[in-house]
Amino acid sequence: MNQVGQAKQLFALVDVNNFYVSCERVFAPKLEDAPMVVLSNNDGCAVARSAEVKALGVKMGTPWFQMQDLAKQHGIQAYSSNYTLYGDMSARVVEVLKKFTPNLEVYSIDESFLRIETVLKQYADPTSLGQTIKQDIKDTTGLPVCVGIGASKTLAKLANHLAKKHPQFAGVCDSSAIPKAELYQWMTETPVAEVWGIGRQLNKKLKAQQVNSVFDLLQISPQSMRQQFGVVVERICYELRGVSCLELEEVAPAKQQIVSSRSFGKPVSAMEQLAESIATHVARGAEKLRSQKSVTGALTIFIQTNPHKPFEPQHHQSVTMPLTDPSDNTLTLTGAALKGLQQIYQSGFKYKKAGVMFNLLADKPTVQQSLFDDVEVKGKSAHLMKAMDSINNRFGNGVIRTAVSGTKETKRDWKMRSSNKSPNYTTQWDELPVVR
DNA sequence: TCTGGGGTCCTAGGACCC
DNA sequence: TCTGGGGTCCTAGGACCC
Repeated sequence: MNQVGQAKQLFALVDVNNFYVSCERVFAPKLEDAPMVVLSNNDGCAVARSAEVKALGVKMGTPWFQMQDLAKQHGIQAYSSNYTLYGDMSARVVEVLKKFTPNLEVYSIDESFLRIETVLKQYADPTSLGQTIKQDIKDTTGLPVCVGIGASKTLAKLANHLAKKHPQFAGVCDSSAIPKAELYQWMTETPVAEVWGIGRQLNKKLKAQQVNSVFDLLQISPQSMRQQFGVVVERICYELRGVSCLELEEVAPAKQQIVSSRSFGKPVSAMEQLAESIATHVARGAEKLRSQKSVTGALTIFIQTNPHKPFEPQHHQSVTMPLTDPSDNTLTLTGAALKGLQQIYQSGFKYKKAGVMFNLLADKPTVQQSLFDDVEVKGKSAHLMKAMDSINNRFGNGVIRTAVSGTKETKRDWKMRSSNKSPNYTTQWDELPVVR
């Protein structure tokens, strides 16, 4: 029940339908209604499917080579992905949404959460606001969206799913306006795996306990879910009950890591080729570092064999090297990365993937030294010192002398310290909704 | 050296998301 | 033959300190 005089939080989730496919269609209208997919790097697998292809039962991530027969049979067209285009279209959608409310969280390239209770007075009801947003985006960008509305982010997500799946909602579903009995009916018909945050593993474990539908999960006490699965699932339970636990993140938090990695078209065994690939990823990563003005504290490189070939010898290995502000020195980074590669590389394996990861620092180091400078270690970060020791051991005396200076902590460290690790939700909301 | 509880730091790994 | 890339959060457990 809404409390009198106090507007309850209301979230809307605006999500573009089949985003990459819809972007391609905006610029090639003849593709409208054509069965089509957009493919990942190397044209490996389908990362977006049109409604027609989904109807054929093709799952997200299906390898293109596995759907050749189906493609011929139904005339499925495949497009290589064009992320520059998608990024541009995404920005246009966000611009439209900002006209409606400044309280907006850009959640992903094709999804945004909005807080709408503050702007409702100009509309007959939340649903008509949703319809207005939907039409505006269509008129401005050509993209089709669905809007889900609810008292929590999780309910807005669920409503969005209903809006996408069931035509009678006409693309906009307000879960807070559906009569209880009817909402429970929808929840009974919707598998629990559709709930935001319930992935494959949790789905399996819940099924084992006869929790099959969203409604089943709604009926379980959040406390018992916390005991079994931790705070994440507990939050989900509360959210389903309309108790908002996840706030809008209007300011995107600073990144904690930067990754650059790619699968190889063909497996790679030679050290020289891996080195070339690693060098490329270092350059890409360094470019990202500079463009977002981040400072890295450590560099991890990794190489992996093909996990889809379990009968071939497997080798997954990574090595992490602490660094001191080498953000603008790609040569230094590359040198360190290649030395690391020498340590983890083993001949005789068919490598399928290689990449580089940078851990970012929350603060600029107080002293900036190059990787090879011989300076006294006076930082307090034990893990960096430990990693440095192991590097020195492996590379022999004085080959790499890493400087660790000033006070440094990763963004993650800082977040852990400053956030409430284990929030306590009071039990006042534990009462079950009245059923039937 | 033994006893020991509580707190913090760190890492690895699992699970999830789009 | 051919199977994406880039992220986040949480937990358990060991090391270490007082």
